[in-house]
Amino acid sequence: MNIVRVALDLPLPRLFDYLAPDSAQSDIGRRVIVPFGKASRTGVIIEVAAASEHPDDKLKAVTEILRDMPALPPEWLALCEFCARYYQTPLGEVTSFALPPMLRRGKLPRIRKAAQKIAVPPPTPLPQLLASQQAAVDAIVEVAGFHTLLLHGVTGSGKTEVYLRAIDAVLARGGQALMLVPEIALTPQLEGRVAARFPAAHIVCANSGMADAARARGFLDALAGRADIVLGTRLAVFMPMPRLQLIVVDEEHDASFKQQDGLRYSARDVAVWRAHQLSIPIVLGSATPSLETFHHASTGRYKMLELPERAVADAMPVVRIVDTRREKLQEGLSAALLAGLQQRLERGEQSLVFLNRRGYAPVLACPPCGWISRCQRCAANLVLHLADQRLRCHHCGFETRVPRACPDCGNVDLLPFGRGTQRLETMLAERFPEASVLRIDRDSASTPKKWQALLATIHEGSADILVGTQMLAKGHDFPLLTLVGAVGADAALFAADFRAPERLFAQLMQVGGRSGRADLPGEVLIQTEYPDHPLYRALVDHDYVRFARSQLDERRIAGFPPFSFQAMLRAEARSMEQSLAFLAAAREAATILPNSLADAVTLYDPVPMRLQRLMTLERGQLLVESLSRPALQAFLTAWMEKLYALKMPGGLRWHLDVDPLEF
DNA sequence: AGCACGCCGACT
DNA sequence: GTCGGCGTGCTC
Repeated sequence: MNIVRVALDLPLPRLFDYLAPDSAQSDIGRRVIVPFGKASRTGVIIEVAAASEHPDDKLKAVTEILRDMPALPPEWLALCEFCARYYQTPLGEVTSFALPPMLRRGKLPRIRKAAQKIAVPPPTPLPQLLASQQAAVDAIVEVAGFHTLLLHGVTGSGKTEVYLRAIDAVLARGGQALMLVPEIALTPQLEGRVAARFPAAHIVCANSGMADAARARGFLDALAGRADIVLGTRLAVFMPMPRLQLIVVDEEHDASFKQQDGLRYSARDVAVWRAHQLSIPIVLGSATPSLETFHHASTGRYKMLELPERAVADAMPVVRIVDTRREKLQEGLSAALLAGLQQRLERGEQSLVFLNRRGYAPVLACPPCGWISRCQRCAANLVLHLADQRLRCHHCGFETRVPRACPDCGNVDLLPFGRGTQRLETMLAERFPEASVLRIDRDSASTPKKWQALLATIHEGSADILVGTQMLAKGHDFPLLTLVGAVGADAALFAADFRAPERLFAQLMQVGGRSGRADLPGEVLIQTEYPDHPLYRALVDHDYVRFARSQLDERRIAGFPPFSFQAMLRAEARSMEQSLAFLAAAREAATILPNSLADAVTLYDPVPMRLQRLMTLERGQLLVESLSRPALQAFLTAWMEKLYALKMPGGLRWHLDVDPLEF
């Protein structure tokens, strides 16, 4: 009696057995349609067995085994099984997530018309490599088997050229290469460059912005081995690639490699596991590696490859600290920064003022009575957007018109407090009436089309002063930009999140690296009330390593990652009491586990999350920590079983986040 | 997650 | 006397 064991997209940590008389071992990895309850579902066959542990009379027969595409290979299933285990997620949810939506639903894309042969352009001469680049390429190419290499190179040091040479070597050997980048916005740009470099190669993109059919076709091309190079965002780490020989993770420190909902995986970490599974090299590239990665490189577990100098500009930008303690600022800008802007204006060069806060002001207030603009659904302030006269919650999207008068006392003199990009834009436009001021944030670049238009404006040089958020920090070259001013950075210095300094350093390094990439020298001005802070001093010296070491020392003393391993249990419910009560019960449930499991972990007290209420739900969290990753894993596996069995009040939802980034 | 069953309150 | 609230339990 043939039985197939099927992974279904359900929040249940087990497989479901079905009768399948015509099944064979070769059906492992095939999609299958099965009756489930009174509905029909599509799943993936994980095992084919002779018998089931489930009572035979309760078994239903499969509706259909889909044999219209190649079965998903064992390595792909093993990758999903690893994610299911490591992130404590049911296997069916993982396989479902890892498949493109169309294939997940049991459908196939229409056959594409034969790809028209593009005339191969004459090869352009390759750029001359710096010695450090050549050394990095050699080191990657000569790796046999699994090895993680950290390519540490400042902005403009030519990391991409190193990736391309390494990929070239892989293609020459008949292998496939996988390259992950943080953001969708960066893939078209990169695709152009890769396509120009490898005109004969079949390149496939994978990101969540693609049309269903295109994404499914790309998946099938990769699975069949037709694709030579796969480029994509974090979800591309799940692309099946039978001849995969190299993985590249660009900007590996970027937080967007960690998914923040559903399957909370880190594409970078999964990629490292995958490279290990396949015994192939993986390159992690960054100017500011995550401290986890840097730590591994320092201990010799990863191989460090350094690109110390810029390949495309003569010198690094000069970074200067502007001490604002003694100065009366004009709308938040120092005399030094204003003078710098004036000077660039006179020279016909571009400037950028970086402020990582959009809107006009973070809050609107009524000083006489104490009213402030608060979101009804979240524990957060409504941000004033003067441009369209709205108050907006940046967490849940709630918005209203700006009130004419205070809703509590009727006072008409409401005051904006604090500063956002809109306010800076307004101020700069008044202060430099002859200049063209351009604001770039999620409000002004809300669609890809608008974003492209803004980029075009910047490139043709008709914008003099850019005001923008972190959107500007990533990936784009601005040839005319010679001055970057960072405003309001101090807020991140003393944030409660222990990763805040790491993020701030990376962000300032990245945004500073936008300046002076052509033959014009760049300058970075950082306004701060803490001019002697080691983070800023390290930026002045362009000394990532010193910063990273000091941060690692602090983490070691505090027992934070990478010196410990964490998981976060989060709960949300109508009331905070319910959320915390669930977490307390979860903590209690851990005490009935064997001491061998529980002794190796620390469970902290349940506490409200920092953004306590979101969309009217009250949220709490419980941190679990261990000095050993295997011990944490073993504990979580046993604990999750208890958690599934806990009784929950209606409306309560919970999830576990392994290796959480946000606190 | 869905979807059933099931036992208590306010409506035609 | 029924409609429907969501607590509990099950899905191969």
